[in-house]
Amino acid sequence: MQRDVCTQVEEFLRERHYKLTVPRREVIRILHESHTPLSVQEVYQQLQDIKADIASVYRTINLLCELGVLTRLDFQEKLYRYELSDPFTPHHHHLICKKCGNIENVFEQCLPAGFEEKIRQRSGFAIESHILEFYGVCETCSEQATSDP
Amino acid sequence: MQRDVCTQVEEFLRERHYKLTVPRREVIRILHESHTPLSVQEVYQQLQDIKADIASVYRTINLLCELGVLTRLDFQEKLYRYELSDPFTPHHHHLICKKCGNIENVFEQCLPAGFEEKIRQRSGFAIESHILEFYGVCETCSEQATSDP
DNA sequence: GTGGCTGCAAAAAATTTGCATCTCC
DNA sequence: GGAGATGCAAATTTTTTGCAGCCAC
Repeated sequence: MQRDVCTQVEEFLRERHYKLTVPRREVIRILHESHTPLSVQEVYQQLQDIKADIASVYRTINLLCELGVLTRLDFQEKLYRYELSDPFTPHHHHLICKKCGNIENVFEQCLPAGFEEKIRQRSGFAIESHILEFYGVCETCSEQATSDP
Repeated sequence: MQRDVCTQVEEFLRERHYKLTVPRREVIRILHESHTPLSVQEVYQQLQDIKADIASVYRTINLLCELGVLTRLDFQEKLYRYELSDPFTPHHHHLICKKCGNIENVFEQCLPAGFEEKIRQRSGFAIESHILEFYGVCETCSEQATSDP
């Protein structure tokens, strides 16, 4: 059975001699428990009882991004969203509905084998990661569009 | 021979009864002439002699994004970048070098045929567009890394 | 001629920073 | 005990907005 992801992240930080403070643990927990990527404001709002400052949320999220623990995503809203990165969550992509804004994950489908290697051969560019997001209309919204003229 | 892209965008706006003012034309021209996506600040700085306000640059860029003329991109910097979208520029993706920040275009390589259709079948999600960006180290930077220990 | 833009200035929103205090190791 | 984090408040940066005057159509 897989070890708890929060513990993994905490060990990752401990190994690098970062202190495991309450605000940091909470930010990690909130991001881990969320099924969709969260904005800074959303993380801050979910802190509730733990009275951490928004400056600490920013500092924690920036730190985790620099360390590669978090990936920052842009879904064409007026904010950034964050989620745990590849080592701490299964590799996946997103479907973003242009109508309702809902975000779904796609785990099954990724770039075909050799795709990045072909690019390296042509450009000499050594690819380490990619971001792939799909925009469209989700099933629910397209059904509504058909019934509501 | 293909008609000038700036003219195409201008006609697109005219058809929708938007006025073709000097600031709008300039923003379109600057974005069209750039080989890489630009930030709002960069567009503003390139205006130089034409003394347009940065508020107008924001308004123009926001308008063009809403109309789908521009695509907003996030390369994990602390700003957004913009470039002309699909109908006004050939479909392509980007290689972003993590070391020097350089951005290259990839025109040749895109998602294989049927990729988006497979996702639709599994999720019911009707995909209209996608964003795909690659992060890694460009040829120049990886050569430097080998020689400089 | 006039409605939609622009420039300007001011406001709002988002993010960062300085510093005294606190707390994790 | 001490380095490093936090909270708070202030500063900075980014983006939006109100409004009078201007200009593309």
